[in-house]
Amino acid sequence: MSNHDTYSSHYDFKQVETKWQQKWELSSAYQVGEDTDKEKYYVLEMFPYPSGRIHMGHVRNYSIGDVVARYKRMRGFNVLHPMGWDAFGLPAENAAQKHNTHPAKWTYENIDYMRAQLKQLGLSYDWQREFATCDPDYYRWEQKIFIEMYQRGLVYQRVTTVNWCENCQTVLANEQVIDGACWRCDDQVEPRNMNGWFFKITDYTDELLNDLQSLNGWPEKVVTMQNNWIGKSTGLTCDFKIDGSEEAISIFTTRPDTIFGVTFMSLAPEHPLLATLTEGTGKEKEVAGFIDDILREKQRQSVQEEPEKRGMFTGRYCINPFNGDKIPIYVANFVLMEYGTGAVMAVPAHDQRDFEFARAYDLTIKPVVIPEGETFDPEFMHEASTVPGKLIDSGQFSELDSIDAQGKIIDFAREQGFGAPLTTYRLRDWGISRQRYWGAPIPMIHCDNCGVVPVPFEQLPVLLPEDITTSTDECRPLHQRPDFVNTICPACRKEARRETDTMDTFVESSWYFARFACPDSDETPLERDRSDYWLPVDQYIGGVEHAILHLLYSRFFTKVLRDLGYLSIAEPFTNLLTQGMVIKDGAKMSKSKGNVVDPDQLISQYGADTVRLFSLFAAPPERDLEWNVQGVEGASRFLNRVYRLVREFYGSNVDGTAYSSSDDTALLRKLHQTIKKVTYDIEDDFHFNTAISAVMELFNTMSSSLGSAAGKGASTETVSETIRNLLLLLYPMVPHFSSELWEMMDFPETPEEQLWPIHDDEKAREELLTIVLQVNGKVRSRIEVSADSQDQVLQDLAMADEKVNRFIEGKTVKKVIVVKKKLVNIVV
RNA sequence: GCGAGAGUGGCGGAAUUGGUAGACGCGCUGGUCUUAGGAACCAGUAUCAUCGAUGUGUGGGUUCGAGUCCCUCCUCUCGCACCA
Repeated sequence: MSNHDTYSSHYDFKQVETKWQQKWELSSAYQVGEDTDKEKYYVLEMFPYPSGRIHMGHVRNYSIGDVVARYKRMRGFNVLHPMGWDAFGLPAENAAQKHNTHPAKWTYENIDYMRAQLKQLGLSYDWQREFATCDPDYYRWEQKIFIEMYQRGLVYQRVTTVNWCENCQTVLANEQVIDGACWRCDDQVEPRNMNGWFFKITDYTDELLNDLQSLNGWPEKVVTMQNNWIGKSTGLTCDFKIDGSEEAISIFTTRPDTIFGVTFMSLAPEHPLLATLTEGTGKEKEVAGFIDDILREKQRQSVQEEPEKRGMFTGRYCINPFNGDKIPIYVANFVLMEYGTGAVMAVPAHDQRDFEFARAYDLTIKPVVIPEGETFDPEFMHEASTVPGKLIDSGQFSELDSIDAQGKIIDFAREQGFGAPLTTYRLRDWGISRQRYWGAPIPMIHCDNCGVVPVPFEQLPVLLPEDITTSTDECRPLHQRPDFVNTICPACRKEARRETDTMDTFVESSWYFARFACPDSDETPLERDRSDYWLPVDQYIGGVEHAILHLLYSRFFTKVLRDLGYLSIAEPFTNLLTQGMVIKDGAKMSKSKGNVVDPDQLISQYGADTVRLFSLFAAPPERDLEWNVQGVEGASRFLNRVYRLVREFYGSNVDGTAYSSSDDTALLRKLHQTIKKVTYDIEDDFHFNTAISAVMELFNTMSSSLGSAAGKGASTETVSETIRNLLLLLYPMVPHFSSELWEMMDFPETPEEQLWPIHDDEKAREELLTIVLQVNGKVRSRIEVSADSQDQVLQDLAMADEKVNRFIEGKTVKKVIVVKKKLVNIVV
C-alpha cells in the first residue's frame, strides 16, 4: 500500500489540524531561549482581556501575528512570539456578581477556554511564557515597580476633581473618558472630588513628545494622535494687575503679538480669584449665582454640543501691563480651568471665541494685526482675523511683522518682570486609583504617625483577599475588609491601615511586553540581560483603538523602567501595525446588531486554516475587513483544489512522460515571479491579500500545465518543485495544511524547518513581452516581442501594425514615444 | 470648526516609479459530469453599441499618456474639539 492511499480523497481538516497541533504541542515547537548566534525577532499581538471567548477581531489580529512569526522563523530569526492575558478588570467583578462566583474563578476559567481556542487556530506561541496579569507572580513585580516609582518621586497622592463613573463605581483617567462618557460602559461621567494616586507622566512629557519622531515604523496617524494628545503649545504667561488690589491675574497666550488688542479679561467659572474679586462690588450674589448656573449647565450637557457663549461682568477691572489699558474682568462659560491658567486675555479682533463674546456683550473690538493689503473696521468685521500681518496701535512694537513681534514682546515682558515664556501641555498626570476589588492592590500603608509608608519589598505581594463576596451595590470592596485593611506600620510598628485602592488595569498592560522576556524570573521584575536580548518588540500588532491609552502608557513605562535600571531601551515598539476592524454587513460586529460571527463555529465548519486564509485574503491588514461567508467558502475551495491536485499528482507517477520544454520554463518562470512577489508583499507592508492572490495565480498556472496531454505541460520535476515552493509560500498562513501536504509529498522534514525560498531573477525573467501600441495615448493594438528588443525595432513593428495603421492613415506622425518593455505611443 | 485618510465592476479588493484599469477571490451566466447538486470541472463576466465609443466621486489643469501629479467642489470614515 502506497503512502498515497492513506490520504483521503478530500481534505480532512479536522484530522489534519488536530494531528499537527498535537505534534507542535508535544515538541514544544515554538519555545525559544536567548541565542546569540541568531538575530532575534520579537513579534507581539496585543494580549486579550479574558472575556469568555475570542471574537473575530482576535482571530484576525492573531492570524496576522502568526504569519509574521512563522515567516520570520523561516528567514532564520530567533523568534519570540508570546501570549498572555490582560486579566484584571471590572467585567470579572460584574460577571462574578451575576453568576454568583468569584472574579478569579471566572477569569481563570475564561482563560482556559480561550487558550484552547487559540490553540485550535494553530498559533505558534511559546506557551511556556504565558501568564495572566492577575497572577500574584505578575502583580507582585508591578507593586515593586510602583514602590520604586514612588521612591523616585514619580507617584503621588492628591485630592482632585476626578471623572467618576457611577455605573462602574470607579474613577477614570482623562484618557478613559470619551466624549464625556466612560470608555467602557458609555455612561455619562460626573465630576467628584476624591483622593487618589497619580503617576507623574508629565515628568516625561518632552521625551514622550520628542521620541515620537523616532517612531518611523508607526502609522503616521497614531503618531499624530499622540502628538495632539500631549498638546504642546508655547507662548507667554503674563500678569494683569487687578485695579485697586495688589493681586494679579496670570494669563497664558500663544499670541503675544495681539496683546495690545486686549479689550477684556475672561476667567473660568472655577477660577480661585473670583470669590475675592467680587467682594465689595455689590455683585457678589449675582456673580456667584451665575457661576453656579454655568457649572451646573456644564455638568448636564454632553460634550458634543458647544453652548452659546455666556458671561458676566465681575464689577472689577485689571490693567494691561503693556499699555496701561484698564479692561473689564468677566466670568465666561467657555474658559477652561484645566488649561493654561484658567484666565484668558480676550482679543476679539483676532480670536473667534473672544469675537463672539464681544459681539454678544457689546465689548470693544480693537484690531492690532493687519494683513498686507487689508483694513479692518471693527464695526463691520463679521469674524476674527487670525492670519499674520503688520502690528498697529502696539506701542514700540507697531510696524513690526506679527510673527517677529512675538519673541520681542515675550522678551520685553521678561525684562519688565511681568511676564515670561511658557510652554503648556494638554497631557495630565495619570490617575491610577480605582475603587474596585479585581485589580492589583496599591502597596501602600497609611500610618497616623509616619504618614504614607510603602510596603517593604519582602512583604510583597500585597495579595487580594481570596474569600471575597462581591454584592451588587458594594463600593470599595477592599475598604470593608478589616483583615485586609488593618496592618502594622513597617516603620513604627504601630497599627496602621492599608491602601484599599487598586491600580488601573492599564498599568498591567504597560509593561507585560517586557515581562515576556523573563516571565519565570522570581528575583526581579525584569532581568536585564534577557530583556536586553529580546527588547524592543520588533513588530507590535493590534487595534487602533489603543492608539493613545495603552500605547502612550507603555511608552511612559518603558522610559521609567529604563530610568529604574531595568531596561536599556527608550521606546518599546519599533514597528506598529494597527489592524482594521472586522465588520459584517457594513457594521462593527455586535450583539445588538445580531451580526456576530462565532469563531468556534467557523473553525469546526471550515477549519482553522480556511478561517486564517480568508481573514488574511479579504483585505490588507490595516483596513477594515468585511466578513463574508461566501468568501470563506472560496478560501476553503482553494485549499481543497490544492489538496486534490497535489494528491493526484503524487499518485499519478508520471515520471518519464514527455513534456513541453517551453511549458516547463513558463511554469518555472511563474514560480520564481511568485516567490519574488510574495516575499515583497510580506516584507514591504504585510500585504498578505496580494501575496495570497499571487499564490493562487501560481496554482492556476500549475494546474493548467498539469492537465495537458502527453507532450505538453511541464515536467514532473518542475511540478514537484513548484508544489514544494508553493507549500513553503503558503506555510505561514496555513501551517497545518502545508505541513500535511509536505508530508504527503515525501519532502524531507517539515516546511517550518526549511528556509524561505529565494527567487532567481534569471528564471523569473520574461522572454516575450506584450507591448502596447497606442495612437494618441489610446490603446490600439498589442504585439508580442522578445524581451531584449531595441527601441527602433519596437517603433518599426508599431508603424507596421495593421490596426495602428488604420488610425494613422493620412495623418502626419508628429512624435513617437517608446517606453522600454511597456509601450509605443504614436502621436499624430 | 481643525487635522488625517479614503472614494475604482453587482461585492471584497488589485494596479512598486505617471505607461495594458479591474489582478485574485466572491457573485452571476452558460456548459460538462450526474438520479440530483448548494460538489467538482470547463467557458464567459466594466458599461453601451455594428466598426467603435465610454469608463477609477464632481469639474477643470499639467502631460505624448493620469486611478496615480496640481487646483475646485461633493461624499464618507477616523481622530481632536471652546486648548487661549
